[in-house]
Amino acid sequence: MAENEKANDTKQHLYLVDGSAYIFRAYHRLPPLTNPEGTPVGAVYGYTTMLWKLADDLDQADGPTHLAVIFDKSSHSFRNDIYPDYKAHRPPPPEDLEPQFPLIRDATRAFSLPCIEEEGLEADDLIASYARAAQNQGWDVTIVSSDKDLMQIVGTHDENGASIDMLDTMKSARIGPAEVEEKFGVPPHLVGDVLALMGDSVDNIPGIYGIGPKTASKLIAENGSLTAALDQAPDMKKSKLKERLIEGRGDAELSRVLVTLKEDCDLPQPLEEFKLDTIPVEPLKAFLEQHGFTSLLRRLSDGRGSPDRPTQLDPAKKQNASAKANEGAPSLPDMPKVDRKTYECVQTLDRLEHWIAKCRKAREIAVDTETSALDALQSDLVGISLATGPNDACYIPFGHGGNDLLSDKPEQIDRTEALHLLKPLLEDEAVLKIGQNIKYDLNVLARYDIHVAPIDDTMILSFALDAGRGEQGIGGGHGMDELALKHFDHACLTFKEVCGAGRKAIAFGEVPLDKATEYAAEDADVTWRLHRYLKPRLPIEGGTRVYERVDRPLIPVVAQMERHGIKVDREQLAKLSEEFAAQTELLEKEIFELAGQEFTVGSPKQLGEILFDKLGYQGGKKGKSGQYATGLAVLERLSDEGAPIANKVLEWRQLTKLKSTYTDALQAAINPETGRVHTSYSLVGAQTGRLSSTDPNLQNIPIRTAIGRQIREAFVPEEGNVLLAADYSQIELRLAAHMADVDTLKQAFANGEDIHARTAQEMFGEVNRDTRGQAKTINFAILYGISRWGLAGRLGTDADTAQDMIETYFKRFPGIQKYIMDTTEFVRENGYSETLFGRKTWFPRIKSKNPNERQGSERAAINAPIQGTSADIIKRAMVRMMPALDAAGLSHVRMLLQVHDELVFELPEGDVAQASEVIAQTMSNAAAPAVRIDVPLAVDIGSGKSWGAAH
DNA sequence: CATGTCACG
DNA sequence: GACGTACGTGACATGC
Repeated sequence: MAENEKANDTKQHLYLVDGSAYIFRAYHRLPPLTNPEGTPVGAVYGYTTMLWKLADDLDQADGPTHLAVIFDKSSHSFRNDIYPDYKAHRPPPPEDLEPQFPLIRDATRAFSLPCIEEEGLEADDLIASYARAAQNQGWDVTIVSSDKDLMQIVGTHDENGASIDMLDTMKSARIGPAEVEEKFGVPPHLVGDVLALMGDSVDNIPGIYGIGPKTASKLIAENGSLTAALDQAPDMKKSKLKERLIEGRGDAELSRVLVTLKEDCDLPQPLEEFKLDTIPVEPLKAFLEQHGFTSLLRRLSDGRGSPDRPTQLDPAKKQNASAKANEGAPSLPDMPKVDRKTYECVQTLDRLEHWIAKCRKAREIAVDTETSALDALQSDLVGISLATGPNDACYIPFGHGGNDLLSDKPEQIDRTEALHLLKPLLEDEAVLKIGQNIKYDLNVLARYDIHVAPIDDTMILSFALDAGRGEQGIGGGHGMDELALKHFDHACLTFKEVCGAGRKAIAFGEVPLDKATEYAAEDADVTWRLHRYLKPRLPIEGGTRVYERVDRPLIPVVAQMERHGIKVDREQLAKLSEEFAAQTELLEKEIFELAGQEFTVGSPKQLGEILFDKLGYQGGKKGKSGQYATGLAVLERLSDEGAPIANKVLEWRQLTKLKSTYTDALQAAINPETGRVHTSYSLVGAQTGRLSSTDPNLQNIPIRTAIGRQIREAFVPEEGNVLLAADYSQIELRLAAHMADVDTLKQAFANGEDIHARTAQEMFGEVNRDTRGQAKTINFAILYGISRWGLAGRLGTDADTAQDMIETYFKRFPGIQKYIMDTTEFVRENGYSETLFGRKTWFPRIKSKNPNERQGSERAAINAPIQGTSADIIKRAMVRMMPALDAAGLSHVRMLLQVHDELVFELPEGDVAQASEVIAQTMSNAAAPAVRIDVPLAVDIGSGKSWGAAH
C-alpha cells in the first residue's frame, strides 16, 4: 500500500485506535451477523472495515504513518485500588459480544498491526502515554475514539507544534480543540475538571450530585479550575448548588483523580515499531475467508484498496445542502446534475428488451409505477419507469390516451405484453428493486400478479437515518421531492405541475408522453440517486440493524395487510348512522332551548360566546386566537358547576363525531371491488417508529365508551370465519420496568401481579380503588415524561402534592429517575434517543432556548425509546407471523390490522385454538434473540364474530 | 389552510 | 426561576 520512502523528513503521524471502545459501538450499530461456524461476528466485521479504511489512508495527506490498536486487558485497574466502586455497575457485555473480543485481536493481527494491552492499565492510559510520547518527539497523533475522557489531551505542543486530535470514525468527525471546547465549554486542559464535577454514571464516577454537564462546564469556565470553583463555594449566595459544592467536595476531588489519565505508563513496545507498511495479503485473506466476509475478500482480490468507501473524512468536501441537516453525514457521491432531456420514452418491444437487459446487468435499479389515481388498490397501471444510474432512466407508457379527448392514441407497447416481459425482471432475486415508498408499487403490481422482490425503499432509509431531524426551513418529511431538495438541492417536477390541481386536474394517463416521461423517469432517477446516497450511510450511522431486520422486511407484510382489508357490515353502520342522527337532532333542540336561541353547536367560537357571554357562565378563558376554550375539560367543569347545557353539548359532540368520522366515513371507504375497507399504513408517519393508519384511520376506532364500541361490532369476518384480536398487555410499562431496571416492577410483572395495585402498595402502603387509580395515573405520567403541574392536573390536586408523589415514586423506584436523567442527558449530548433495537429518533430542539420547546423535546425524548421499542417489538412479531403460521400449517389465517399493541386476524373458526398458540408465542418472543427483556411480554387473545366481540 | 376538538394506543 | 399543564397519531368541522 505504501512505499517506505514516504520521505523521512515529512511529519510522522501516529494513529492510536481505541479497540475496546470501538467494538462496543460496532456491536450496537451493526446487525447480528454470524460467520459460517455460527459465531457472532457483526462487531468484528465493523471493526475490520474500519481498520481497513484507516490503513488505506496511509497515502493521504493527513493519513497515518504509524498505527497501533490499544485494548483494555482486564476490568481491574489502578483506579479500583483508589475507589473500589469504579466501573462497579457496568453490566456484563452482551452474550453474543463476548466471543467477539478475541476475534477483534485476531483481526488486528490479520492486518499485521500491533496490538497493545497491559495488565492493570486501561486503554485510555496507554493511549494517553503513547500520545504524549509521540507528541513530545514531534509527531502528530490522532486517537481513533470518541471517549470523552481522552478529550483532555487534545491540543498542540507548545514548543514543537505537534498536535493530538481525535477521530470518530462512526460519525466521520475530527475532534480538535475547537470541538472539545464546543462540547465542554472549556479548553481541553480543563475537561478533566468538568468531568470531575459532573461524574459519569456508566463508569460510576460520583461527581457531585445534581451537577450535570451544563452546570459543571459553567462553574469551571467561570472559575478557571475545579479547585477554584470549590474554594469559592462558601462565598456563593445561599442555594442548593452552594450546599452541594461544599458537601460534595470530597467526591469531586476523588473524581478528579479517577478521570485523570495516566500519561507516564511504561510503553510496552517502542513507538518506532508501529510503522505502517505494506500489509501482507495472506494472513488477511485467511481471516476474511474464515469469517465469510466475502464482500471484503472480493475487494482484496480486485486489487482495490479498501472496501466500499461511502464516507469521506474530509470535511471540506461537505458542501451540499444536507450539511446542516445531517451533521457528520458523508458527502454526496459524485453524480451529474439531473437532466430530464436524457430520459428515454420506451415505445417498442425492442427498446423494452434493451432496457430489461440493461437492468439485469445493473443489478440495482430504481422502479416507479404511474397509475390512473392515487389509491393503489383502485387504480390502473398506466406506465412504469426504471433507472439504472444517474440520468440513465426511461419511462414505459402503456396506458396513456385512449380517452376521446386525445384523438391520436400515442404509440405504446401493449400493457399485457409489457408486463409479461417485466415480470421476470421485477421478481428476479438477483436484481434489487429500489423504490420511494415501494409499498405502493408492490400493491399496484400485485394486482397484475407481479410480486416484486428483493426491494429497498429510500423513504424507509431516510426514516431509519433521519427520523425527527427536520429543522426550521429544511423540513423533516421523507417524501421524494423533499429529500431531493434537501440532499441534492434539486427541485423535482411536481405532480401538480404535470397533472394540474383541483377541478382542472387530469389523470396521469392523459399527460402527453414527453411530459410524462420527464416526470416519471425523473422520479426513478432521483430514487436511484437517493439510494446511492442513503444506503451507505446506514452502517456508518447505525441504521442497519433496524432497517434490515425490522423495517425493510416489514414492507411486504404491511402491503399484504392493506390488500387483505377488513370487512365491515354496511347495514349495521347505516343503522347506527340513523340512530346517531336522530339523537343528535333531539339534543340540538334541547341545546337551543337551554341557550335561548339557535346556533351552530359545532362551532367552538359560537358555543363559547353562548356559554360565557350570553348565558354568563364564569371561568371562560380565551386562547391566543381570542376564542373561548370549550374542550372536554371545560365542559365537564361547567357540568359539575350545574350547567345542564354542557352535558348536552358533550353528548352532541360525541354523536356527531361518531357519525361523521366513523359510521358515515367507513361506509364510504368500502372498496366496491372487494367489499372491504383497506386502510393505508405509513411506516414513516410517527417519529418513534410506530405505524400510522390513514384513509381511513383504523387505529382509532372507538372502544372506550359503550356507544362507541358499537362501531367495533360492525367490523366482521367473512362467513365461516372469526376475528381474533391479540394484544400486548401493558407493554410500555413492562419495557419501562426493564429499561429503567426497576426490580420491584420487574418482579411484579414476573409474578403476574396487577401492576397499578403494586405501585399503589409501594407508594401509599395500601391498595384501594382510589390509590390504585392514582398509581395508574402516575405510571402513565412516567411514560410520558412527568411534570408536577401535569400530574396535578390529572390527579385533581395541587402541584406541591403532585411533587411529593413524584418524589415518593422516585424514592420507591430509583431506576426510573436515573432512566429519565440518563435519557435526557444522552439526547442532549447526541441529539437523538435510541430504542433497544437501535432505532434513532432525533430531537433537534433539545437545546432550544425556548423552555417550552426544550421541555417538550425532553418529554418526547423520555417517551420515544419506550414507545419506539414497543413499536420495534410488534413489527418484529409481524415480520415473523406469517412464516410461523405457515410452519404450523395454518395457511388460512390472515393478518389484517395493527393497532400499536394489537394485531387483528381473520381465520376459520376451527383454527382458533391452534392459531392462538402460535400468535401468542410469536408476539411474546418477538424481542428475542436480538434483545433480552427481563420481564415476560404477556399477550391477551380473544376471538369472536366481530372486532368488538374479540375483546 | 389554520384551529379546535376528539377518536385511538 | 419560567414554562403552562403528559407521549404518539389522523379526521372532521368551522371559519378565515
